[in-house]
Amino acid sequence: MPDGRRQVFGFALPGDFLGTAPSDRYSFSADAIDAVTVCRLSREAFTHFIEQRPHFPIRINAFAARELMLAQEQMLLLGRRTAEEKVASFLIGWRERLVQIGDERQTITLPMSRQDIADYLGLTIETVSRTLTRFEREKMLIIVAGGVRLLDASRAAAMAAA
Amino acid sequence: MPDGRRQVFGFALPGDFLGTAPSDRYSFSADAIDAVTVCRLSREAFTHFIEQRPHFPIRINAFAARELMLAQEQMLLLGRRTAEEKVASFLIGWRERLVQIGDERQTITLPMSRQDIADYLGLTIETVSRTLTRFEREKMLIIVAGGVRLLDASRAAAMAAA
DNA sequence: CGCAACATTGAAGCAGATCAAGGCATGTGG
DNA sequence: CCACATGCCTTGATCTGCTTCAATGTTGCG
Repeated sequence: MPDGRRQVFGFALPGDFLGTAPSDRYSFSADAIDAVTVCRLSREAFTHFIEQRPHFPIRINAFAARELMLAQEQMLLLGRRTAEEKVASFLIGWRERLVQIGDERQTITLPMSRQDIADYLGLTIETVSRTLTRFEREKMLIIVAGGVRLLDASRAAAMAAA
Repeated sequence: MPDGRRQVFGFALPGDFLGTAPSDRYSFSADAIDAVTVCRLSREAFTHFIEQRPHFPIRINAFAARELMLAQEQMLLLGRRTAEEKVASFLIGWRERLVQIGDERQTITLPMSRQDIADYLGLTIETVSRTLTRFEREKMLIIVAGGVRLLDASRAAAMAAA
């Protein structure tokens, strides 16, 4: 937003598909927080690509439905959850995605900054930091360089589900 | 949510398409707030319907992209806007949709309850009520039975855009 | 009328924001 | 290799916008 307020919609991992803004008057951008390799596709090329494959439409539809479902979960998160629930949700969700791409390490790596996390959760950087520190005090996790290590994953999951 | 917290994702108007939950473990429902006529379609029938029409995929894709864009705007609203901005945004957005379906009356009808509006904006019913009352005190609008009448639409639009 | 559902209003409380200092790495030039 | 800057992150104190709690008002309907 003009005044600096920002909403982060998501964090992409290898293999993810990022759709761009379909309208002109819509400001939406992607920033790299790490080294990135991308495969870029113009809208026309994408449309053409779809037309070539008769079986694709259903998969596209399923994909879109999934995206929309995630978006709705995020709306619930932003609108109705506490800071504690937001941070726990984020950690659990992010860990799940890391596992899906094959990162099974105990430590959850957090390559994004606290500011990025805050803007993703609709919080301030201070609240994110304080919440993580509290989780650490309560022995739910340990904050390490570049990430956190979950000690009590079930408690975190319970917070996230709530 | 189990504890009664609720997130309203949107208000449908005549002609709108409502996609349902693609997954099982996902609770999402639609409530009628008024007399309703629906055309219901099973997922299989829908898939079949798409397959019959070679030109549909592109339109589906465009539709999904639009939905996703709206969802992202809503995330920005929920995560980063004040109560005042939320209510103003809602009024302006709702009016725009009413106009699109041909309702050009000066009074913006609000068939949904304050609770519904609150759950849509991530606020409490009291905050919605107070904000509307304040708007009325500030001569931005008049609260009437079943809706509001905008007196200073440009001011409302400015708040919504912010 | 009298009840029930919804809306408004007021007072008090609190979760999270804001303001303000430090810490703690990493880098850089002398 | 040290002085110093820079970019996060953490921590503390204070503030405030929204929530919560508690009445009260309003509307519609059997």
